[in-house]
Amino acid sequence: MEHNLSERKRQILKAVIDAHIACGEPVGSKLLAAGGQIALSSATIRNELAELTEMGYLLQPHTSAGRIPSEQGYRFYVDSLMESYDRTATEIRELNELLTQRTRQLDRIIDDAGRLISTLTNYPAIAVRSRPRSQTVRRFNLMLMDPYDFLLIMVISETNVVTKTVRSQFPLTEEELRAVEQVLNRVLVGKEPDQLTLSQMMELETAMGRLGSLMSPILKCIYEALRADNRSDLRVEGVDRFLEYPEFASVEKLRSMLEMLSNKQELLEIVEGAQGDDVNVYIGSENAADQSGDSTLIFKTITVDGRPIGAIGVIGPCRMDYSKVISTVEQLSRGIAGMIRAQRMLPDPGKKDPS
Amino acid sequence: MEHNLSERKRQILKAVIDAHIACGEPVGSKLLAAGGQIALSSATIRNELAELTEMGYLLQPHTSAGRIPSEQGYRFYVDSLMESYDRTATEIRELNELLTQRTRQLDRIIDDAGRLISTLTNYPAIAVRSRPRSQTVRRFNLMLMDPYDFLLIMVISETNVVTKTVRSQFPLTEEELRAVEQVLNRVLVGKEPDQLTLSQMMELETAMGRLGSLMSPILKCIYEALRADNRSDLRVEGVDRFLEYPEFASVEKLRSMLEMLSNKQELLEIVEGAQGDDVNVYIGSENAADQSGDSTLIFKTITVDGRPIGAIGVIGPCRMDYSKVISTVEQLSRGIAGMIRAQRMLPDPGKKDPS
DNA sequence: GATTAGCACTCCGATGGTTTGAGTGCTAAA
DNA sequence: TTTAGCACTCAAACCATCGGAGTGCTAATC
Repeated sequence: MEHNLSERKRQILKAVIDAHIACGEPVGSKLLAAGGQIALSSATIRNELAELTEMGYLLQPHTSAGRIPSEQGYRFYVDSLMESYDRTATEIRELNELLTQRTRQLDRIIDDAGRLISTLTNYPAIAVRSRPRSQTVRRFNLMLMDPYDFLLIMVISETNVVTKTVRSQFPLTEEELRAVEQVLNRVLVGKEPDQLTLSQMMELETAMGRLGSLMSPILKCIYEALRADNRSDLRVEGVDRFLEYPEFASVEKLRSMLEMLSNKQELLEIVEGAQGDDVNVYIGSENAADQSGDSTLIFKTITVDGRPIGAIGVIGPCRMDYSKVISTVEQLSRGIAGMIRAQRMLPDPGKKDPS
Repeated sequence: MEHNLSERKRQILKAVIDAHIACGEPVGSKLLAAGGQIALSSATIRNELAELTEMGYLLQPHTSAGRIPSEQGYRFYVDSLMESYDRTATEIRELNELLTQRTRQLDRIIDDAGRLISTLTNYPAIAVRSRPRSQTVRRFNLMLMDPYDFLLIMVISETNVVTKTVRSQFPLTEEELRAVEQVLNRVLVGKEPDQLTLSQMMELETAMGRLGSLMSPILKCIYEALRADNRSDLRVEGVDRFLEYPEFASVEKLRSMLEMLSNKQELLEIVEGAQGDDVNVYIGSENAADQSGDSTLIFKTITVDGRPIGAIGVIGPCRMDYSKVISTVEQLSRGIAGMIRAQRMLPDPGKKDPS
């Protein structure tokens, strides 16, 4: 970080950014002088502004306009200038209410969190549910429903159990099912789909004799349980909030925002690629998903027991209420993680689709 | 429907609407005369246009502009004038490819269908997953994981099995678990949450003696499995496609579209309220979700074995390529239903969230 | 030397008048 | 009944003007 900024420059820079964040307009020397924050004449402030512009912290849309923060300016603000956000009593209450209200719908909690954070911050929000990368079945359990159908229950982790219905072409007895169950538990427990070769599969099938034909649908189910559904999932909430910010009040800007948000793949890569337990802040062109460089992306991974289970965040103009958003994202993701941990509930990474 | 339209008027009306759908501009008499479709001079056409305007089928944005179809005009077009859409060979191939490609991800098929239909029609799409209204557990099954945790498996239907993890405060034996299982199967099978009174619950709890304290978390799980997750779910795909239509090229129009799409509750009500196995077409103000009356909503319920399991549809300008959209929605929803039926796979109406 | 008042300058954006052209309605001729 | 012709209308594009906010620079002041 550049620390060759005089205290006065820092003050002025902060005042400019605060004012710009608040009103969205370029801010001029007169406004700052009148604001009371800075006990200097507009002329002096002008000189400082000129220097800050020179140094790259501020931009001038055109000669006779005020200054707006540059990306570098925002960056410096976020890293060094910003004050921590004082949540109002009402906000704290709301946050808590919303966190506790949701206990019932834990499964959807990340989706809900997206909605929630969009409401709290008034920016469009993203909510990501991460899928675990690679896993194995810890235990198989079969359950006969009727002679032709049985339930294949796969315990993947304490908190992730996938159930599928398998249909047999001939009637099955309880004993036969137990036999299959045993084979599955003996051979397939702890195996990743990649580790299983064709020859092993064929072997398995012949070893089971008459029941061999069950193997193929079962393997398909296992594959699906472990793999196919492991796509991560990104949801966007509250796009319409873009409209509240004049910087997106042109169709062109809106287009680039909407296009960015529909490019879920890229967003996912960014979010899942980000490590660390901090709030990530990508300002302007730092946000690779947005070609236009006019938006800021803020998000935080939700981590439970060291495993990332998802992420929530916010997308808005570069002129974002950073301290509020950062603190909200931070608190909410912690809140969710804590809640999940406390209740020993992990959102289920795979839905069942019995087949 | 009004049938007091001369054949010539019908032709002209159709030509106007076709042209308007194609280009989006108001269409004038000259254009129609030049188009070759109609072998009349512009003056004659003008007279007919004036009459059609008088009758309410066409509108004039201002005195010296061409005509655009009114809602009544579109309605008449959809009901009587429109030709059925001839899908090109390429489109047919794509449709089939996409339908077969997806077999693996059946669980997500409706979400995928939304994306798909948005791509095919080039309009924003909605995808609804309906949740069954009320159901009961058909069978309980408990599975001991370790002395303190067991799996509560609830078979709700052949295709809907919900699994939750329950934690006990004291160690459990296999036999105790069997006992609980028996009680559950005897008392709670076939019971809707509404039918269960507090006194019955207390009775249950005391009847189980030492294991009574398990009842409360178990009941909570049951409630969640049957109820809490029964919300329907609506997804929107491809909002950015609005930008391709000049009628939404103003920020104001975009705002009203985005606001409509974020009001998922209302959309859901409309979609779930619509009965019948036909494609539903709500033109302009017929689409109650859109205050502005500038959009058309087209959707169709996906029905498998008489049960609606979801819906897919499209939202776009009133000037919509009705024949293409209607045929696409129709085909795709049938395709999906057929696929689900064929594979005996019903998307799971409830995800598990082990607790 | 730092700060401030004053002033000329720049440039965006709003305002308003003019022009252009597409499309109309009407009338008169075919 | 259809068509050609013409005067009329009105939105949209164009353009020139003007005001004002904000600047940079200079000279005066603390």
